[in-house]
Amino acid sequence: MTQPAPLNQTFYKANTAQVARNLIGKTLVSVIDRKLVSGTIVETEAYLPSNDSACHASKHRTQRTEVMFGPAGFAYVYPIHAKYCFNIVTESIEQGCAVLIRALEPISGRTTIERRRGVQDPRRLTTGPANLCQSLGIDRSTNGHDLTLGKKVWIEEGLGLTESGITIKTSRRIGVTSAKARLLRFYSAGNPYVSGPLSTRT
DNA sequence: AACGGGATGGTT
DNA sequence: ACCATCCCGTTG
Repeated sequence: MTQPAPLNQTFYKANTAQVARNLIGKTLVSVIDRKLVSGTIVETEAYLPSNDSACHASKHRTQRTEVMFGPAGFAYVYPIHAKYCFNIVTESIEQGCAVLIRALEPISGRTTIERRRGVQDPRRLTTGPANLCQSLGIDRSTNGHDLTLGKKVWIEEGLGLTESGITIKTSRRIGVTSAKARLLRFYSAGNPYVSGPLSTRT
């Protein structure tokens, strides 16, 4: 049994849609405020470096999107509607693209998760990009964090055999209306922790 | 300084 | 379908 190691920069420095697909089944881990919380990634979305009007970096390079133009493997955390969303920068430097993590299946830290969220309903714990950020203790202070270090927040290989039977499906991205409809959302079909209407989870 | 719109999420 | 909430980018 080898020790789980954080995914390295090579993993992230690749085609964004491919990275988004490859992240399904991996384990997202946070150690914040002395509490370890982890979960299996079951839903992601790709935001591409070009021809993607829904990508925050598509228009201009602004203060908010600064880290998106940095190297792959760094966290891009942005605020929205008084909440936060967690992304990982992908591809080469200066490209301006990332993968959004939209849902987790909890592994460790259930007590911490329930306390941070203030609810117990399993579907409200780590389902949805802002909910999972709150569960993991991720806020704007995580923006720009190097995920390859294995400190505070990182991603490692998944549970192996447990995940070997999953089917990955695609759909339009949730909440994206401006951009042309494209299949840039990836999810583990039928997993109860995937967000969205039932028709977009099966 | 003012304004409008979100990669949200929970309620009606 | 509605809206609470607030940050950010744009405009004046």
